[in-house]
Amino acid sequence: MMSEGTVRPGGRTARVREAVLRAAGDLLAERGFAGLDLAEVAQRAEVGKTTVYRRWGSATGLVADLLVEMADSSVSRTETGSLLGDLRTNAHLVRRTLVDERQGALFKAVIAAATCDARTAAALHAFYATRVGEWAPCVTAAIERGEAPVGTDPHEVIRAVSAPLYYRLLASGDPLDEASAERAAAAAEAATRAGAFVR
Amino acid sequence: MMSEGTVRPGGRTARVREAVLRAAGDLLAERGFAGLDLAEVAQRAEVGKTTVYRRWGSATGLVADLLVEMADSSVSRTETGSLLGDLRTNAHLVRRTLVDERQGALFKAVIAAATCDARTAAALHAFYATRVGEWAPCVTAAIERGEAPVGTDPHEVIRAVSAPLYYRLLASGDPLDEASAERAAAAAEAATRAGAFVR
DNA sequence: ATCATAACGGGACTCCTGTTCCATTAAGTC
DNA sequence: GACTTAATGGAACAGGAGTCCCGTTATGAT
Repeated sequence: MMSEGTVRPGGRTARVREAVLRAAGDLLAERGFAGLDLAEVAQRAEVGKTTVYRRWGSATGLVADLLVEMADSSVSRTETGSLLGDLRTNAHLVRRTLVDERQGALFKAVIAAATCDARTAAALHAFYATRVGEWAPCVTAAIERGEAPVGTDPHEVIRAVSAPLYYRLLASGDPLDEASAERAAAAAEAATRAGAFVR
Repeated sequence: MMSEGTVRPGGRTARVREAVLRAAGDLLAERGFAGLDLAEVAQRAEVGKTTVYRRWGSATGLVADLLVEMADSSVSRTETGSLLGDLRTNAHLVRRTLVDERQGALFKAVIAAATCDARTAAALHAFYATRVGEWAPCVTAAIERGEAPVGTDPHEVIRAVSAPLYYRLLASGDPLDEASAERAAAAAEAATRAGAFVR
């Protein structure tokens, strides 16, 4: 994790952070969390090994900072006008991310790192809170349109779309094909209409 | 992973395997995958360090063998007579497992290990295929009773129950309270009735 | 009971991760 | 542009993970 009181954040410090996080992301995507060697990160980032150890301390610390960076980079979101349409868009977006060679491996690695360290876990949870929060409004709108019962928890609906896809990625290993994204969206929508997510 | 052609599996070899897997499980639950030190495993199992390295080779190899052991130990399953009842039983069983101090940490660690190694991932997938397969019959029975549409994929229904719970454990960090298990079962049942899991 | 050898155990050895020390570079200030 | 010092980089160092060698133990076969 970055130290809090950085006195000289400009110029070089920022460049070093960018280069190191980029190298760390590449390496995580290529070899997974167990294969994250800080010395190699330093070499790829063309930065002194000492710098990496001093600023981030450990592999989990580096991943935690990477997650802060990932949470900051927001993606734009479109509205289709129907709950099912929005959930399908979300499901396919998540699926494409997880299927992507680099992104999918990166997510796996980051989640693995979070299971090993409390701080990294906190950063991961914050990341997902941000992402889920970005999509929640489309459920709120659906409630207002009468497509979902009053009292439905918007966050729970969004999580319900992602959950089956992550389960496949991390646990069961079943293929993350387009049909799985369609089912995830359809199931979440059906459960929502049935009131399964009413608080 | 165990070497295939074991010529003398009896007596000592079996005792060593049992002691090592037990120690590995304990250590994984206590410190997570990143903290799995094979030398310490050997010490706790009162076994030579060389033996652990020779037979399992690496941390991921050890976890893979542990997963084989976990898949072999089956849990009995009761039938309540209704789809929702069976799914609720399943959801609460999974929740209790993941919330349990030792078991929950162990599952996290095992999943982390699987993201780092193809063989370990294969063992994990086999483990879940076994577990899901054990519960699928209750969905088949529900279809025969007319509680679910013909053509519903039983495996998909069972996975849909677990998925939100694992998502909370690994990604979002939201609490795994009893309400979350209820919602998981209710959502899966509603989606099933709506035909979201028809092939 | 005897034998061949699979499997284990201890200790030495190697290599690599992570730390420490100090010289060098450049950010921020005047 | 000169100055202070935060931040970086290189090199030497220490500690531990993983390997190798070879003697010892105990399994399974006769």
